[in-house]
Amino acid sequence: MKPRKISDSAIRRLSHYLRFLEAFESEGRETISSDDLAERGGTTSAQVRKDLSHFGSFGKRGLGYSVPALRARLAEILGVDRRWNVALAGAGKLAAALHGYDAFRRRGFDVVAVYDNDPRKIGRRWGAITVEDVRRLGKSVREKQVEIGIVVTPAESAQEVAEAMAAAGISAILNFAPRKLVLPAGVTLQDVNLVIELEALCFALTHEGWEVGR
Amino acid sequence: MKPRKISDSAIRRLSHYLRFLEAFESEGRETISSDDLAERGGTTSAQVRKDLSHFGSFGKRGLGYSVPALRARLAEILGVDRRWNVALAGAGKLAAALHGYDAFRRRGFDVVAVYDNDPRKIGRRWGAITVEDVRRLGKSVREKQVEIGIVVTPAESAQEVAEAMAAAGISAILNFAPRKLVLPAGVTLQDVNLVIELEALCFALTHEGWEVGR
DNA sequence: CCTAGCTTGTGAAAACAATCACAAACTTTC
DNA sequence: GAAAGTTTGTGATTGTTTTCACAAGCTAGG
Repeated sequence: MKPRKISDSAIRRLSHYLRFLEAFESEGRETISSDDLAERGGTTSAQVRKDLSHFGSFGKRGLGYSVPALRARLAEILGVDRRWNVALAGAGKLAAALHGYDAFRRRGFDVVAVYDNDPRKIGRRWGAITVEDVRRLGKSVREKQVEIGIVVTPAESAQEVAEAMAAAGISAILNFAPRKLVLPAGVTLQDVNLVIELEALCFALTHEGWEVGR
Repeated sequence: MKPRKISDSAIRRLSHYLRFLEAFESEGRETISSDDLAERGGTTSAQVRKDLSHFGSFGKRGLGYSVPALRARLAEILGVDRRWNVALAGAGKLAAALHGYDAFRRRGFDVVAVYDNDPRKIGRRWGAITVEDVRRLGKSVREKQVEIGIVVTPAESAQEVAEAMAAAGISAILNFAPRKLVLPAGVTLQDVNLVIELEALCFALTHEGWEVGR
């Protein structure tokens, strides 16, 4: 459990493993080998074992891993053995989709606030929450103890609103706006750029002969 | 222009460069150095030049790159110098958000069809298009010459609907369902898993001491 | 036309990530 | 309880991506 370093892709694989383990657990399976886990996730057993070895040894040689134990440990490692308060900045269609996205709630992510700058949207009820004026963001984030921010504003407002989030003490931001955000060190940023995803597909369509690595 | 191989991350960087170049072009800038491009994109100038070198040499030593020429060439390389027909499988909130997502249209992606299996949704108008029965997918895809499919169904239906898309001749699929899709060789798949994005953020929040590599 | 100043394109080196391969440790079978 | 069969955990190896560093090529200014 020594190295304090891990690749982004390894973390994403852990996330996958957790999902598979939950499925196996609900099927009542007791143990699982790295091989089985790998097959489900499209990797190799060595990869699975390397990924897990970053955090300790959880398996039994000759037997494999205890499904419930590894599931619990992985949830703990990923930090999803608790619930998280999430705020959406931007009350557009994408925000509405994320607000209603059941997979978030099931995984422990509760949308507790939505902000916008459009007077026609402010005050609207979204289920149990009310769309708030983005100028109240700082105060509201502190009141509601928001820990994760999701930026779903147009590109123009993204930087400003992300800064407000960071200033309010949010240190993890998921950004859907197609813009490079510059944030203070200590704030973790993940970008989801849907246009880039489509363009990567186009590249593959356009360059049939090319091999696109990993 | 020899090597027929490129990494996924390089393609994504090209996509970024294209966005920056468009911004620079609309500012009326004539030329740009790899250094300036890199700064905007958070990489290094060497990386920019390596990425571009996969496809030829477009710069002038001592001067840099012509902004309009490189923009045009990059659009061509990525395959976005034309428009693409896109279909959505699943008529939920996420689909609605993507259907209304202006950045797609601006970048040349036209949503020309939406499919669902819910009789209450089938027949509804979504702007200029009508939600169709997913059983008509094969026929409709061919009629409308759909080239890219986006899967926004619940996890249970994702595999089935993706197979139908592949069978109808679609060879590029963007999958939002949290499920590993198995598709025939020749079909390019990109996954967007929003839960994994949030979990990666949680990991960072939970493991402050850890360095998460790239 | 020559020199000074940039900036590209690219081999070579370094860093990083995935895979291999095998000893060690456990289970099962007889 | 010994032998055969599994499966882990990990050092060593291989492969890939990023960074370095510099010659070559261009511009500009006298």
